[in-house]
Amino acid sequence: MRRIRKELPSTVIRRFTRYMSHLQDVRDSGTQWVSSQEIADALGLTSSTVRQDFSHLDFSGTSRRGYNVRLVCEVLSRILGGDKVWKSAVVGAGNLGTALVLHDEFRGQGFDICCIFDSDRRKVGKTVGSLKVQPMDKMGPLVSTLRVDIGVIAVPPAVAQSVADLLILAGVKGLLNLASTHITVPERIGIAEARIAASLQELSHAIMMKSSLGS
Amino acid sequence: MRRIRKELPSTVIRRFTRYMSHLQDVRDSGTQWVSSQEIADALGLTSSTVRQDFSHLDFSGTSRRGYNVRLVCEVLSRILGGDKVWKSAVVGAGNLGTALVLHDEFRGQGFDICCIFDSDRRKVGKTVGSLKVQPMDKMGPLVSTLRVDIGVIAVPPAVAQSVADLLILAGVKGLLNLASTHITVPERIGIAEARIAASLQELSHAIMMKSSLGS
DNA sequence: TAGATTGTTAATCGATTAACAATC
DNA sequence: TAGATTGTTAATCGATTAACAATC
Repeated sequence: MRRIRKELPSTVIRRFTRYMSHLQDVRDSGTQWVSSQEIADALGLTSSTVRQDFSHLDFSGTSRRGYNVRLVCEVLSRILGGDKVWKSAVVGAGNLGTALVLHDEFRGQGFDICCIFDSDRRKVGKTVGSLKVQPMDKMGPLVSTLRVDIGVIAVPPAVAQSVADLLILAGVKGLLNLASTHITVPERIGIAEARIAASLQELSHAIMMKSSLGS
Repeated sequence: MRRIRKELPSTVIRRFTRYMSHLQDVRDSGTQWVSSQEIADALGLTSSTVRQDFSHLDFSGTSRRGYNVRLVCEVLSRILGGDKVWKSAVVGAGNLGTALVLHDEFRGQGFDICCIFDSDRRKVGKTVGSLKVQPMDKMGPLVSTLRVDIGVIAVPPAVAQSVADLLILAGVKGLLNLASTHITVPERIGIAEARIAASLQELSHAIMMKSSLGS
């Protein structure tokens, strides 16, 4: 159980998630060795970037053969917390929050969603998968007593920051922000974002550029 | 209607989406002027970055007052395609695909989701919002005849690339990839990604780092 | 062995920040 | 006017790519 020596750039971490997803597929297809060039081709990178990224990790490749797929998967998984189970709470029982709770993939990846909250009286008490939607005033106490690690913010932008503050107060270690607004957190709290609306806007811009530059 | 002169770095475009979301809030709060420093503070950036980013845009600020909020919103909105309506098709009627169709926010932002497809016989014919789930073999024809602009990929990783290929063949101009796998597209096709599972892994890593570095 | 591929250093490229003259 | 803030240039910082000796 080796400790990570230095903080890794977030660009590298982001690629780690992509390597992992790809290499799990490669592994499941029965392939045992893969070269940096093959990985690069599959993911639209250069082999240099792949080797540079892997140099941050705790293993070596083999000349003329490349990397042991199974080994890389293990190391990447560990660095991305694949061996941990994070208790998670979803705040906001709208379409997105509900979808997350119902989505099994996350549980399989070590995210144990154990409660969901909403401020809307009409939603409180409803069943989502195996959970009952809880009222907001239960959030602080429940998150504290269950020792929830991760808060998932799936509420309207206007209340995202205050929900974040309450979750942090209740003791979560990190937040996943799905709201389209920026959330400020203390240094000690982890944060990641996944904003579909923003991605759609980026796409919209990309399409306009392509068609205006188009041959 | 001014044309954009040069391709903008994707880092800048990504921040544009954040400026826009923030400045819309500021505008709706009734504030008329905002300085680069205020924007930077709200979004965790430096004022230098904000001014540098805005220098790519088609307007000027005013000494001693800053930027006209309403004007910046308009310019940003246009550059992100806010004045366009994109016909969109969702592929995959699982939790996530269904949530997208039901989510009104996207329609309000100019994304007109006009059809949803799934390969699962049991899901075909079901109603999602105002749409009926269509079988996969209708996808090509429907996307073509409706002249769908954007394909949203909300299918399992294993079939994501082949769905992408079919959508491109049917004439979409861009793809939003929600699957955890990499998708390769021709140069002329726009692509954006929003991968919640990857964000969760990044968060997981961040939390581990914070706690191991912890005071 | 010959040749392919790693690991790593150095070079390049791009993005962020600092600094400051211009301006209102 | 004095002073705050922009717009832009130059400096710094960081990330990607190229190159190549080491290695199997």
